[in-house]
Amino acid sequence: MCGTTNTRVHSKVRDTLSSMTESAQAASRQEQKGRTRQAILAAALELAQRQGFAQISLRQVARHAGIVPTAFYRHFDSMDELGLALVEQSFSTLRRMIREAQRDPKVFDNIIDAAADVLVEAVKQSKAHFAFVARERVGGSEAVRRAIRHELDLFVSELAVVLARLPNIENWATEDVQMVSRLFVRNMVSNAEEVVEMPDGRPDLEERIKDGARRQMRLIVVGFRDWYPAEARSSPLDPDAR
Amino acid sequence: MCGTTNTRVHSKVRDTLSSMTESAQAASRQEQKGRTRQAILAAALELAQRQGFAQISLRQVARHAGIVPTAFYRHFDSMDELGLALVEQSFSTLRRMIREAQRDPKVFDNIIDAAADVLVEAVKQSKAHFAFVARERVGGSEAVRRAIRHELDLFVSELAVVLARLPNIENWATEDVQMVSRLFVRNMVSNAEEVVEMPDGRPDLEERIKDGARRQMRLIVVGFRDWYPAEARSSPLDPDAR
DNA sequence: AAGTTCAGTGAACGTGCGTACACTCAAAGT
DNA sequence: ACTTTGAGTGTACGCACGTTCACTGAACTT
Repeated sequence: MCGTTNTRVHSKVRDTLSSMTESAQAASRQEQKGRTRQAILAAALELAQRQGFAQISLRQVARHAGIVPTAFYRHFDSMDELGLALVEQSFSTLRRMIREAQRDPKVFDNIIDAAADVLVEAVKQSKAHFAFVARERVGGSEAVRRAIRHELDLFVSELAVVLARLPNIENWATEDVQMVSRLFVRNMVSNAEEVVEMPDGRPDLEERIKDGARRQMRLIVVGFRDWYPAEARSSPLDPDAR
Repeated sequence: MCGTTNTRVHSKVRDTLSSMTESAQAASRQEQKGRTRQAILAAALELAQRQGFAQISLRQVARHAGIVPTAFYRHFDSMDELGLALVEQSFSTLRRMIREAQRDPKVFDNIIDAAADVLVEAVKQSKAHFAFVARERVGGSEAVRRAIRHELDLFVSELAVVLARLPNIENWATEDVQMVSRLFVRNMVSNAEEVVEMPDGRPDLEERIKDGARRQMRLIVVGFRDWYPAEARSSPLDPDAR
């Protein structure tokens, strides 16, 4: 009665992903499993963008990923676990970008513009992940919220280390560096929110947001410079603060 | 078969609210209706604090308000309308507080500390409303999100008017005042988020947050002062900036 | 005193949900 | 060649949901 041909029926995300790997057909078991897992993650991410992760259902995700609801459990124990996986994925993307940017010598010349560039570029490239983090940071389930908060705290500390290495900052009090870092990250989150909420076909606004982010970072830095009035005049932090 | 004694059965919020008005029993029809409406709003607000407004159901709200699901429709056409009513309520509270604070002569001496005081006091007094706004600003339904965004924009403009009247700011460019105002409001939202996410029995953290808010506002102001370097030295904005 | 209004009731409906269960059938292991 | 494994299937369940409908009875209007 049942017993359909199984593998590769109607599917949205899964087919797309499969066709991306040109030499596709050699589907070793775990490769295929990984692919379906990615399909689930992608489906959840896309659906979450419209309605928020907390209000999408397991069945919706499964439908969008091209699998039957019960198959979901082969990959995640619950929607909460899916959410945590998405948090992890989002931050690993973000961290990779920061690490790459760190190699760029431009950072030493002009942190602010570099940071603004990285921010806008990163958000543009993986908008969905940023949207996810921005939204679920306050709107998600307890577990997801906690995970994001933790990751953001880690990120603040990492950025503080980077900042502390810059000339003219190395003699700041650690807690002040930490505070600047926290403000930068907060600023990043705010601007990510703005990009996310941005009407779809208006890339002109992007430049405005980027400019705003730059000005705000400069503001933070100028404010802080006043706390270290003596030597911090020609810091790389504000090469041309108007 | 049915025909129970109606009015005043088991109820959570409704009984509480009723007993608040000492001379209660004279329940004129519209008074009673208003009371139930408030009960619904209060129930929704409380439930939204735990799980987020978007994931609570009409039936949950009705249950918590002590009415039957269908009675809900006597007051709101849908959950979305309830959400909009909550937005309105939240901002009217906020606006009242700002208006009161504006009469306080302290504002002229020291805006920053005054603002920090108002912020913390306001958040403490109506935590639930702030929590609602902070959460639903990004996590809510399309309609609710838009409404909050609009109210916040209005609020930024209002605050800008207040700021523009202060000595030494009156000659700033309007758009700069607007930007300071926007940063202040953004700061307010961020701190509200923090208070909201604060573990319940830790009022000691409150003071830390308040202090952080103060420092951040000072930062904004000090940064801006550098853009108007000539005369703005002893502005009320930063009477004692360390 | 008789009639109208309407906030709140309770039963009933269709729908989508999470999850349990027994299943298939190709890849992986022997 | 054979078993074993396990990703994906299809059915079936109980439950909470939003919404409909005809209703009751106290507060009001006349």
